[in-house]
Amino acid sequence: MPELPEVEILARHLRPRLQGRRIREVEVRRPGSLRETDPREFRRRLAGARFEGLTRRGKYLLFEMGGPKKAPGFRMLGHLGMSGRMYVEPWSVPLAKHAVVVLGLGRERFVFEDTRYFGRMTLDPASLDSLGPEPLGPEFTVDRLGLGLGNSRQAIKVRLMDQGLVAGIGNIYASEALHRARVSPRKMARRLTRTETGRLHTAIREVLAEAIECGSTLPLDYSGKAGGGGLFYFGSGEGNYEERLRVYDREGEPCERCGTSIRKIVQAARSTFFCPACQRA
DNA sequence: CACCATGTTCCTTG
DNA sequence: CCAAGGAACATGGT
Repeated sequence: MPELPEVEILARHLRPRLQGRRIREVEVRRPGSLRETDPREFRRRLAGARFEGLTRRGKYLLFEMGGPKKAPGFRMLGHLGMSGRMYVEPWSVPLAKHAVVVLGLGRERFVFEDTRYFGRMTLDPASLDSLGPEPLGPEFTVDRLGLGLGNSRQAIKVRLMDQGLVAGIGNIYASEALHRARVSPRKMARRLTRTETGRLHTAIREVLAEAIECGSTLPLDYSGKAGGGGLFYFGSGEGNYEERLRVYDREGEPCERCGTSIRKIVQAARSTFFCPACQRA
């Protein structure tokens, strides 16, 4: 479930579980899931390294690694793609079919599982360079957003998913933010008024912040049900995830604000959901 | 069988 | 130069 809020929640859960732990084994089960990094190089650098910190940038996870002995530290990037998951589990659990990278941590292991193989791990931080500001950070101001929309003729919904404008918004939260801001997804980016840009700026922050808050206060499948304490999975499963979304995947359902039927359209080959009454063109 | 899916990147076309 | 569209990556659910 990877847009900014889901990645943030994952980072918060993994952080204490990885903090200070040393990597004893490195298994790359699918080399194609390492981008710009040769599997041998990946294994060489990670073996013996220690997890020292974990942060998030856009939809990327940034692992701060300490080298073994006096080797210099380095950063490792993770991206979940469409279907990636990361978790720490005991060795006794059967390994997931699509486990792509497995890092031995002693009595437990870190698993990067990715059924659709769109996710990546890499030691090359280059992909961070093209990211725009963090939507919840101080650099993301109304002016900055206005500047980013600038002279673009792209539909605002499509523009919002450009990670260079602001980092971390994907297909779901683009629709959600626009609905909250009462801006039509089809409106040309440059046509947004100052007022609309202001509302959108606020809506983006609220939608993302609420999603993080919602997710982080709910149990995230910290499952002891298999009788083996400590099995940790990241995933919705509870169903609460969709329930808080106002328009996404709600075609035909009444808009919570005005009762009008939610519409679905396709933009840049992705589904967009909106209320044709609240969000007039 | 067809179609759909939370993402990114590359390529072609206009 | 930009924008738009499509394909690719690969699997699984409905």
